[in-house]
Amino acid sequence: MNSVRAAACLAALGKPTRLEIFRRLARSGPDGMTVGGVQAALGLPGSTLSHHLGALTRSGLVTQERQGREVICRPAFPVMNAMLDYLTAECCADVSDDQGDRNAEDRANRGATLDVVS
Amino acid sequence: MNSVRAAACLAALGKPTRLEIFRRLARSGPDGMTVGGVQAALGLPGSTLSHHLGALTRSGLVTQERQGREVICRPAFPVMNAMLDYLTAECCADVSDDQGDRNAEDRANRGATLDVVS
DNA sequence: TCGATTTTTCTAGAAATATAGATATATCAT
DNA sequence: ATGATATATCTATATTTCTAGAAAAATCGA
Repeated sequence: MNSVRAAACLAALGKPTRLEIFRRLARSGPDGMTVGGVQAALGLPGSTLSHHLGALTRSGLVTQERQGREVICRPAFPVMNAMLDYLTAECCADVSDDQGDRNAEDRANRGATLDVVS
Repeated sequence: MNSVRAAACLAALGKPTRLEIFRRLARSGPDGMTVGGVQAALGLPGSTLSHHLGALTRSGLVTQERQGREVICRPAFPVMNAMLDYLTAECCADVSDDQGDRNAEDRANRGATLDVVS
């Protein structure tokens, strides 16, 4: 993860509609949801939803897999986790001093939690 | 924190230029930096920088305090922390099941770490 | 093959955003 | 007061983004 990729992920989540879409996918767990399932849950026009899912997928935060005529969308927890790690490491404390990595424990804990889930 | 405010913070960080600005401020620690200091560090035109700092300030992620003719910019760690907590709680795991809040420990740990810093 | 279902692509208009030069404002030092 | 410094606002342009209807493409069942 670098600042450009992190910014791309942040931008992908930076609209209420897309944040809600990702939230739904996260709640759906590793099985994911079909595009139609998201559409039924949020009531968006198909073309609008496809546009937003495309943005999330291009950022890497969502993966899509075709199954027959449906498309399964899944949250990419490792990418989300990498973005949160980047923010925690680079944007959450004065990391220019010599007092050691005070975020290491946080990262390890969250990573472990997410690994179980994803 | 709610999804609309979280999306506003995410959008504020969702451009490489602004993420770099915030990263600089975070590294500056609680003392913050002047606008001119950020400008010297990143080499942006004044009007462009002012525009981006305004976006960060409106999102709540940065606070500004006038001191003489300079303006001190500081990262608002509690807001950043609230945004990370929101993402961890709402977008990082299947929170629809009954297995309890598996993210509580993460949130508590990161919060404690950041409280020391901010 | 034909019709239904699912999703994407095409298209267009509106709205928001990024960039940056020029100008204005506020403050300080002399 | 005057000039210098720091920052914000004004203005304009270019670009991106959002929204959604219409059409197309892919797949399935009969």
